[in-house]
Amino acid sequence: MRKKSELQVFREYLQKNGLRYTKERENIIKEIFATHDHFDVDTLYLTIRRKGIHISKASIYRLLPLLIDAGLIQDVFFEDGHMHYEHIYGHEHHCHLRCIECRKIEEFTAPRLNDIDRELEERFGFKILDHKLEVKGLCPECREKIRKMT
Amino acid sequence: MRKKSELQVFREYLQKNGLRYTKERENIIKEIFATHDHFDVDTLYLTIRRKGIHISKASIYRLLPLLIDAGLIQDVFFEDGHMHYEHIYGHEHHCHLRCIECRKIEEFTAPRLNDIDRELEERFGFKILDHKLEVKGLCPECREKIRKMT
DNA sequence: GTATCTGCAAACCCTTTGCAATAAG
DNA sequence: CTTATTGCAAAGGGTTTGCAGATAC
Repeated sequence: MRKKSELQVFREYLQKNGLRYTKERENIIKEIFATHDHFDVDTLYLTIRRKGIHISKASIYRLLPLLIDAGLIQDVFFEDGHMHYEHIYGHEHHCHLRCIECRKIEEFTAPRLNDIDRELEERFGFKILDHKLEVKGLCPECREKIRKMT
Repeated sequence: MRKKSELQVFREYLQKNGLRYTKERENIIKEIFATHDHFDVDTLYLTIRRKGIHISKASIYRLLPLLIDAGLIQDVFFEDGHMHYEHIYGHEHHCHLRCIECRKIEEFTAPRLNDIDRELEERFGFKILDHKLEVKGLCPECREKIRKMT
């Protein structure tokens, strides 16, 4: 059976909440899902604008909470003074490995985290809803670059 | 052998970098290490002020990067529009389990993460420098509260 | 003495919001 | 028709910065 498109999912979300489907929202969502990359509001805004599509930043800022609530995107980390997001609908849950030098990001899955979640539920009595593992380091290239410098 | 105090560590850090030890910096650091709790700039500022000590927020903002660089504190998460920190000097590396309802925080250690780090080094060729696991969920009390409501 | 540090206030930047016009359902 | 959504511009709130005076070394 074919997976629902993100736009379909979003339409259903809107309907269920008495909200409306607009050209602006469609354009923003299409752009978010057009690339695999993470994004931030400013680059998303500029990318859309450069295509000649008129959009205001306010509309993006107003849309993001809806997309998060609908389970289509999530925020990944706060850096350089602003939040960074990624679309998650249709993706396997994954974690991020980031190079602190060149900022390259590798994604990986860590099944072990589920074991940790279960242990935490047992130990603290929490109901675990989400986990986020963020690993930082030096990628092979930057590692080499730094090795040569010293 | 006795562990160096955080102030000693900081003095050495300053010396090594041609920076100066001031009453203001001392007061801020003492307050940071006075409690086990996490902190944010605003509450730290108010706490110090309430003790009758005159400090400006600018001095706190200027000090934090030094403390991070010296390995005395780290930022833990961005929430409610601002960063939250904790002192790490003299503490075992730990992760955070947070209740999304009441915001309570439990700390835990996860030795398994070191295995993940090793796997990542092998798989991606990165030099791993740090990892941060943040788990969110409902604490026993909030879980119960919500169960009763529905 | 010289360079760093301080407080203050202004500047900055990301994000949110009030408003009047527009558009979805 | 009614209510949600839009763009704009202004406001908000955390953080940074320029500056002149104070202070560590």
